[in-house]
Amino acid sequence: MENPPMIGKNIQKFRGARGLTLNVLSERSGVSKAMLSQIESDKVNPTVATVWKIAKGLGVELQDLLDMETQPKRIFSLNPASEVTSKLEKTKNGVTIQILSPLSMVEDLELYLLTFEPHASLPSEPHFPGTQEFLTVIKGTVKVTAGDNSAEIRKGDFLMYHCDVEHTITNESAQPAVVHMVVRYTPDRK
Amino acid sequence: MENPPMIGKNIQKFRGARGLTLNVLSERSGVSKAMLSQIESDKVNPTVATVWKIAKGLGVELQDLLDMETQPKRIFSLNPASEVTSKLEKTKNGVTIQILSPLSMVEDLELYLLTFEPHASLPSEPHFPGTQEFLTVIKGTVKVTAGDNSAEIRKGDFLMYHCDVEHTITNESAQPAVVHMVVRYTPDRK
DNA sequence: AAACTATGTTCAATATACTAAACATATACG
DNA sequence: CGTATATGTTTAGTATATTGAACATAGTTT
Repeated sequence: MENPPMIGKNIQKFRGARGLTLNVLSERSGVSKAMLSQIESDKVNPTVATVWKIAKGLGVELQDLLDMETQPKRIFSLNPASEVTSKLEKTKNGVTIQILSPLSMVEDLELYLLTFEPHASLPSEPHFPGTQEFLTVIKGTVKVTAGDNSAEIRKGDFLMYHCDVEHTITNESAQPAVVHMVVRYTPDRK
Repeated sequence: MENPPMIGKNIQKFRGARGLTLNVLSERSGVSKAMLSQIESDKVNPTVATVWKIAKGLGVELQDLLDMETQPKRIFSLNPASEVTSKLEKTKNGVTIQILSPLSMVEDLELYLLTFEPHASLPSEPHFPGTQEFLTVIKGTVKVTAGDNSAEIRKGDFLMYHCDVEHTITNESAQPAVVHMVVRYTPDRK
């Protein structure tokens, strides 16, 4: 960031996405309608406490309002050119799946970056027996269910599980979530 | 966060770590000494723009000052209890290495969370031939050198490289960095 | 000890964030 | 059409964030 963040557009975006009016957001956040209007048009330099109240009223984290436009995620390799990395990116039902690992490693070891919109879910069929998944939560909170077991993990947490059963990753919260996933296929096919 | 962030302690921590006086930070940030004093003792609710100036003066990101105490990173497993996950954590030369993967997977597939203090570096000897490392930058910017090649990657970026040569990950910036690392040993020992 | 320097705190003045109420504009409704 | 409702903007007043200067305190120097 070269300049102080202009958060007006961010707030407007979240408020619009939720279909909230200034009056409603004012009630929910405890910030006056007039102030909201001025902040959204960047006419004032709001206080941290005020922006925090607005974030709570919108159901997002303070960070989400302060972030400038998110930088594009880049994929690099120091390996010989033969091993090309992929830039595939699919979005389905509010879940964006970005494949980090090269195509040559498919069904061996795969790395993904998963971005969940609020209340988005990613269900998966059982994989080959012995397959495992390793999750590291980068942002937000998600709930993971694999067979009969489930766990709720949040930013910074790590979770591993066998995924040769039906398994689902769900973002039950009203805030976006980002998860790093490693899939390891049939590790012990000795 | 249940309450608006109290950022006084955070600023004091960074300022102390850099050995800066209020006067010096005032000059660097363009925020008056009086204001800095009051913010550090949480007597006022500073403006976002003001906190941003202070962050720039300290050479950190706005986020670093707003973060409350970072939650402890937890490690979970949905697998049978036989597969125990580790909680090992080593700090050396400003780099904290947290092993995420269980000990049973050592020298097969290993997952780490690396936290770099400003200007900290993690050099490594060559691993077995064919070994590869996969990095995803979670926070900040790091420079990776493997043999003759090198690249600078930032938050959100992904990088893979063969690490059967000497390789180093360095945080050259004045801000902390966090990197997710996957090490895959000898993938093609067919 | 007195005088000087360096650091952080408080004070009085000013700029501005923030609020409640009035205003503008549009759409629905009789 | 006129009235009512719903939305966002502007206005005037108040609370407070911010500042330069004075103050307090401790450590050094002579």
